[in-house]
Amino acid sequence: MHFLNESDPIKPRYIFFHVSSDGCILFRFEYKPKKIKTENGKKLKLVTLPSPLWEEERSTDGSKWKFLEHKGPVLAPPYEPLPGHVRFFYDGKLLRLSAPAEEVATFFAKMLDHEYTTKEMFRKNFYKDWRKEMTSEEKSKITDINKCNFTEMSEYFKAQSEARKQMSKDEKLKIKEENERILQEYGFCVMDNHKERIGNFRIEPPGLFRGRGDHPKMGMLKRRIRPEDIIINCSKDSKHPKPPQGTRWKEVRHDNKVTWLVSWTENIQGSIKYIMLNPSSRIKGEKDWQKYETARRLKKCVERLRAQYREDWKSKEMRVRQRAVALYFIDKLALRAGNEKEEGETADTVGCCSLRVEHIKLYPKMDDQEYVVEFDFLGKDSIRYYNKMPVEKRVFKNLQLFLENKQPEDDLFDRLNTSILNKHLQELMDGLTAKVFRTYNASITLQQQLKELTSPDESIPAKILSYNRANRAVAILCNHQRAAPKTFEKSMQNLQTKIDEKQKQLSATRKQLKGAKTEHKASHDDRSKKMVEVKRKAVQRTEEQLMKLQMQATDREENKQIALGTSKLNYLDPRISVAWVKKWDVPMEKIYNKTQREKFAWAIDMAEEDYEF
DNA sequence: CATCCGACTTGAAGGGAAGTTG
DNA sequence: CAACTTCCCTTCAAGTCGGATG
Repeated sequence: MHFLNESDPIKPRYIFFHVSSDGCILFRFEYKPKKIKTENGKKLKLVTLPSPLWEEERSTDGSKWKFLEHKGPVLAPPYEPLPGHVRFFYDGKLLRLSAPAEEVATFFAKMLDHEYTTKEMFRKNFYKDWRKEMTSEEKSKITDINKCNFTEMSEYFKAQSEARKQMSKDEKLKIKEENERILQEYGFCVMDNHKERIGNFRIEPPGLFRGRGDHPKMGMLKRRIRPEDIIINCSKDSKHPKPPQGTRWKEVRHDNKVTWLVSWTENIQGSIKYIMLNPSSRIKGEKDWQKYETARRLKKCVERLRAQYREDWKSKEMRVRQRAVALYFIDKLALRAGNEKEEGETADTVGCCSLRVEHIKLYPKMDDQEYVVEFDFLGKDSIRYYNKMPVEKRVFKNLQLFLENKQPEDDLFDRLNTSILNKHLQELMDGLTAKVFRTYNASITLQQQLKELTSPDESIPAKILSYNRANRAVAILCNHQRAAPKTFEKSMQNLQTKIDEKQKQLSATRKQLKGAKTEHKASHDDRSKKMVEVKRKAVQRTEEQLMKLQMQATDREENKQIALGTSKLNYLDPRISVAWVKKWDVPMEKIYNKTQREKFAWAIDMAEEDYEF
């Protein structure tokens, strides 16, 4: 969706208008071409100007919008008491629960099949919060969670979900239509001159908190959010959303320095939750673009910074050495910054600055390598990071120094935290923080890998495999793991069966081709000649199908425990992919699905096949 | 400074819609 | 067309980072 204008015949400038889904021009990019595409198809060389010009003016005072109107959040549906025939037993005896106690009990019952409910911590936290909802009578009767029998409730919910699956087409359609209606009513807002999709317009329903990993608060009751808990943010001159009959919002404010529409404070960690816009919105897209521009600026000076931190390994000051080694890890291994966390409030996970002595092991010699560092720790979401890396002697010696006289639970970088590190980075480059390295290294790796892996004459499926492999290299760098799908082995087997069948089919078709050729040699008539052609085509088609299947199998096998989504969505400059797709005539839908195309609309508009990150 | 808080990005998982197959 | 598989989207937890506070 862009127009190409030649505004000045002598010094041409190419102007791209990005048009939003509601038909408005959102912003404008200007390109100053170095080389112009010639008649014989020579490449058009374009260079982006340092700062793109926005069609709509952006203020400099930090305000994010001028006008904001929305319908407010969709609240969680009220609790519906269980039908009378669904019973709860305590110590083998029937016990009728009060509605509040029953509601919390159903949260537990719904999770009965999940491993969570067997964990001591989960049960303990749940039980403690559940008691708070009980009447005094219930409290005196129910004294041991192990004597509670939730099975009838659990069975009831399973039956309910089964019934939902068995619904008729009509009923399903009705629900779909109702959801669509709610989406149309609450799922959009007007920000400045645009109708924008809202990301999450539903308030999180009450339930039991499920932390990741070994979370000290797992099982606690996440309470129901009432209108009185909710802060609305919109512009003064907009139609304010109405709270439900007989209720009121906690507050209606008009703060255009922030992008959120609705917020409330959650009761588990006391943190604030927000309703914000969808990634396809102008405000998110602009920010995303900015992020990649910062990473590209890092590209220009990264060698300088690397030389700098290598120099700092020799510093007289301990804090400088620690900072330099940490930065080396962040750069080389794409580690996260690693903020401090409040002990006992969350799972025990670390990032670079919060690494502890117990998380690394030093091996002066390992197999045929020298100075090997072994990392083993739980990172974000309690995902294990395990890696062995040979480092330079100087880094190794520094690490030995940092470890001196320390206990396993002591900080590796005791003179460093993310605030110090980021302040230092800010001085080295405007806008530079630890996470920019992750973005930069991810994107540059994709670009390099695509260059390396794509061969010009391979088929489209082979190109897609190459793309996924490049993507995979990034996911591995960023340690984006997933649990192998439960049905992995089976689905692999199924695919193998298909391949075997295709193989058989191929040899059969080849035999037929041979037969047709023989026949043609004997008869030399048109009919048999045609037959040879038909069979030849059939062989070719089958070969292609077989190859496609084999590519799929390889891709799936290599992807068993790797998650590509996160890097694709958050770390890879989409313009690299767009350029690649355009260069090799790969259909965009093979790389980006609908949602992704919406999110990256700006990049699809902007990037040509020679885009360089 | 250290700590807390607020805003925003990044993350894996679950569930359901859509596509495929027997 | 039911059953199964795949893929997408939503959900909500868990990070990062900057600024206020004392």
